Amino acid sequence: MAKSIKEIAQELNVSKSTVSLVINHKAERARISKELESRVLAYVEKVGYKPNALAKSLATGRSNTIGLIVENIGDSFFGPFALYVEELFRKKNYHVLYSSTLGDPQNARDIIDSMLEKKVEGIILAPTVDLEEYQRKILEHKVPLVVFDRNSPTVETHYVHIDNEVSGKNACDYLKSIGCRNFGLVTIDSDQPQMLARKRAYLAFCDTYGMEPRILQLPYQHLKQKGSRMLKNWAAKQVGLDGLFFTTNYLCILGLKVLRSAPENSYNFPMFSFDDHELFDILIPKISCIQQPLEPLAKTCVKVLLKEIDQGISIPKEYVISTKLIKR
Amino acid sequence: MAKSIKEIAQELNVSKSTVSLVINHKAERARISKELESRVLAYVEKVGYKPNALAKSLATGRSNTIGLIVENIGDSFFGPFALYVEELFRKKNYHVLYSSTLGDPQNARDIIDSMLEKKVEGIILAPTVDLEEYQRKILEHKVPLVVFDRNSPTVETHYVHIDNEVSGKNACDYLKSIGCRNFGLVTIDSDQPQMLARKRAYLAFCDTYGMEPRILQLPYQHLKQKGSRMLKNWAAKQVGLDGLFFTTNYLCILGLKVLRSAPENSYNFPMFSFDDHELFDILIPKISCIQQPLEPLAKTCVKVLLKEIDQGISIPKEYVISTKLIKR
DNA sequence: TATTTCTACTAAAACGTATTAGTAAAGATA
DNA sequence: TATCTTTACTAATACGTTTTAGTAGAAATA
Repeated sequence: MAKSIKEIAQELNVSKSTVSLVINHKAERARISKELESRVLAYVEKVGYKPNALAKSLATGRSNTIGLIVENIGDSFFGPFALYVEELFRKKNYHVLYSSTLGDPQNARDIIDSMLEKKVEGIILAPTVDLEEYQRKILEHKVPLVVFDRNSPTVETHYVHIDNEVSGKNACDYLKSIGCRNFGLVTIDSDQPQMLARKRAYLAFCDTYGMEPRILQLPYQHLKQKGSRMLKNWAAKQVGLDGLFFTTNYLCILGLKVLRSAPENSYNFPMFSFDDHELFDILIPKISCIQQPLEPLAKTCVKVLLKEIDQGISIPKEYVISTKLIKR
Repeated sequence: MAKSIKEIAQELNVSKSTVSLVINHKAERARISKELESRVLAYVEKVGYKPNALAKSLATGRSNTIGLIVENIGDSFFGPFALYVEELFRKKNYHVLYSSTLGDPQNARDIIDSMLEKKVEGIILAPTVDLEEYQRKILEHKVPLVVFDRNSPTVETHYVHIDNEVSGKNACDYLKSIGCRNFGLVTIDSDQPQMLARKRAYLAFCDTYGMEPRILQLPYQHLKQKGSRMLKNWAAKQVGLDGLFFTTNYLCILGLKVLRSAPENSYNFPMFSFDDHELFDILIPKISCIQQPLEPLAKTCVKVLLKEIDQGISIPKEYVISTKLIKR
């Protein structure tokens, strides 16, 4: 159906080389006459010829595709982040091949393998746990890599992130400032470094002010069913609890659903979220939060990756984006 | 860096063909001896050889990639939808190349062109307006196409959607049942068929019950700034307004922000959304809505597309997924 | 006029795979 | 022993591009 460069050449009675050179704006350099150049151009336009990108990539070694690996494209952090990334790359004529790991390392490994096989020119990755080996693999393949949101401390990569520890401290200080004296932490049962950092901040706060730590770790798998029950039971047992710090927005949402919609509505204390959400400012009461600025985050990832692609792989660096505490 | 089949062959002192046949499980058919087969397999495993997917696709004509074109991957309808799609295709060993049109036909056309150039094996598309020609182009290239959410009536494609007119009628009936006698419609100023159908349902309802139609159309571009102002001004002018029917969830959210957070809080009537949102059930008052079942929607799209890919392009059909009215 | 330089192209090789037709050697048949 | 089959492979071609080295003819130089 789609014509090849060979057919175009035959129909014009010229060589494939000529057509290829003209199409790629190398006519001048190759001393193709203006006359022939415009004849080729006109014909190509007329029949709507488009080169086969696979063949082109194979020949040039450039796929014009980058891989974006997130935890869950459907969630309110990674989804909008992905949109920014896509838009930024579109401007540079790159396409984005995305995939969600859902937190499963095996998914992540499969995704990475097939992205490497498809010869992506770079990868932006929010790693799962146990992914050190595969991050090294990416680097061994000389594919530029930028890691964001969380990293794996034992492998050196460019790393774009927020300062979780400082942000977590700010969150605790804020809760204290509005009167909470016995607030707990609800987090996820994984060893993702950013979650650990948020927990560390909370523990440090407890230590400083002599507050008794109350921590609940919920399972990422089947969070909705299992997590709801666990949270309900846990909360019922806490005496004197006067606030909750959730380490992600989806945990906070779960908390709101489980605790606020309880008929007695007995949990009338402040709930604070790490990560904003588009409806947090119209809930009653409104939800204060740590806001990760998505656009700067995305911009930095893209900028760093493009630089690696254009100028070759460089020594890994860290890029820290500062967060905002939104008081509501 | 990455080894090619040629190098593998040389190192094993066999031909490229042998290696290729073994790798693709055609050893038996090609009468390669068991002994040699396992020797090749072992070596391939040992050096971690992975075929170059671009070359493979070029040779076979199969890219194992499908294109997903949505309006906005960051929003709460398309994001989770995309996750389902991705998961379903992953199981069948396909990868998803996604892109957001942001409602701009020129974006959509560029995206379609480059997906065709990359030889995707099928496309799932939520079309923008003015995209008829390009949908025909996809079909002319013999690439299977499934359109969802909205379609372009003048081009025949497989079309997966909900019944917007019936759903719209149900929404109006519901508002009537809870006592609204003068509710308005807030929609978007585009000619997307699904939006028009929702509006038609509202107008028909007005006609049936002699209710005076009050319709506000907001611009998709710069919705947040412009739309907020327009909505505020419009609402202020409506006397006796006792309810609002928003034709999308992001419009409803805008409505909630603009009207509910008004200090006077003078707009204390029911607001109804077309499309659910994860926080609608913890707002006070809760938001009732028409719920589009994402998973069946995604499953149907994927199933239909896979069938087209496997069994060849067939006569276009419509697939109607029924909605649920969620009363809260 | 013999040599060099330009002009305007093209032939050929390469990218890494899949596939089909072919082939040499061994075994079976008559 | 001459022919046919079977076994176990391989050579060659194709997929659709890019790119570099090459070339024939015209123009310029000496």
